[in-house]
Amino acid sequence: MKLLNKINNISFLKSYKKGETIFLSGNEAHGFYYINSGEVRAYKTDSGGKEVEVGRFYAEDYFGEVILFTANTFPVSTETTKDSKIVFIKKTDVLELLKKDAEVSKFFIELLAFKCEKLRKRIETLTLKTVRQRLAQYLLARCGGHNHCVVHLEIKKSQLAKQLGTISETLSRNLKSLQNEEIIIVKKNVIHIINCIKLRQELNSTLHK
Amino acid sequence: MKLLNKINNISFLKSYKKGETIFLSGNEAHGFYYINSGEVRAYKTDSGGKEVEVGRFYAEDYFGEVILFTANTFPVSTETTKDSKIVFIKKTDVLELLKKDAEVSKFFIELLAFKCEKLRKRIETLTLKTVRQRLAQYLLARCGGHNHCVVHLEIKKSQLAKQLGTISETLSRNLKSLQNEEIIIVKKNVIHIINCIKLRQELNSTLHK
DNA sequence: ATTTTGCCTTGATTTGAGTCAAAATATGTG
DNA sequence: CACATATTTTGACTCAAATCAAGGCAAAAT
Repeated sequence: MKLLNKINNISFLKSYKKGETIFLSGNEAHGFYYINSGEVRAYKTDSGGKEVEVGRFYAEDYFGEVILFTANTFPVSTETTKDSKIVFIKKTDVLELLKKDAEVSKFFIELLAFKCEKLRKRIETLTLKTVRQRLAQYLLARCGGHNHCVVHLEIKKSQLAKQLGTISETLSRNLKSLQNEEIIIVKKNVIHIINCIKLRQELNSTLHK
Repeated sequence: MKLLNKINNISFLKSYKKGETIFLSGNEAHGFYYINSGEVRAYKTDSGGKEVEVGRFYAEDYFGEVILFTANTFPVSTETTKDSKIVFIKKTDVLELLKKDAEVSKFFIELLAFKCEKLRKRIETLTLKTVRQRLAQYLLARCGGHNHCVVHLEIKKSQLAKQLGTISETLSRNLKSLQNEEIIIVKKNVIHIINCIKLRQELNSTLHK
């Protein structure tokens, strides 16, 4: 979703290096963010030190907007996974604008509804699929469904593992078994999908929880 | 969240028996719902027949409101898990009201933000915890954290299993092991928590994914 | 050219949890 | 009450995936 023009006037652009923390869970929330370019991951760390990836955001995505209307502190932590240019939008300014302008209200309603959908889909992904299926889903989403297509992994495999809610060892094994079954061919960071039909069948297989 | 008065005029009350389907995934969405009394579960069925519980709603909850602003069909299915009185609110009427009334906009923004938070929490629950931990979380949320407290299960254990994202056998075994470790005592549908501290430690244990 | 570092893969092992089947218990109905 | 039906528990088994521990490999640094 493009950055709303009316918000443009009350926003500040900042550049981040890859791996920089934008905010931590529990930090006071003075505003929210919009990604011009780059990539951001949202995660939460438990007291045992383990972390869950809650979501991932790309160019033209907003994040942190929920805090405008609910809590005053961020419920998750975020960090860049690439060099990024990110817009900060101050909370008080937006709330001011909201009161006056119906168009801004409409914008936020759509934004929040869209986010709900995104979260709901993530719940489905996380609960309905094995790692193998989540991987299949990830690959299919990126090859458009054509046979003999090529997927370039733009991120490290360990990062991909986190996105899929698993660890790198398990991802590695799953990539290998798909290769052994002649469904894909893995060459470093490039994955050739040579049997798209079979890969799609994986998604519908009942052989899982 | 209470039913907004302004919406009251454009809504219709209907009674449902326990176990009735309200709508199915893919059904055209002409409106959304508010629960006066009872309980509703939202779930999705995959092509293999397996289902995931996406959420559960209680008195004073809204559900299906996301479709006002995104898709025209419901992304999930819903059914009552108790006898329920549910209000239906027609989509076109609300959209009409939204244009005219800033207060209604504000209401929906808060509603959607609240739903985002709910969904995010569910993602955390589903990914960060083992069944044992999810069960511990469920029990702790209901005992308020006091020692020697009692939790009355208002629902069937098989229903609880679904809420926790597992099956009744696994729930049964987990209840038993917590009992063997003298953390809880299970008497039919009543669970006595006799070691609240230990139960809380379960949530922070690193001995899991 | 060699060492270091980061990332990925492989192997062995363990474990949590789902499946299937059967038994036990609870609930409801005439 | 006795029968029938639902629900829960238990046991044996299987499996996906996490953990632990080595190795391998390639790019960067020395």
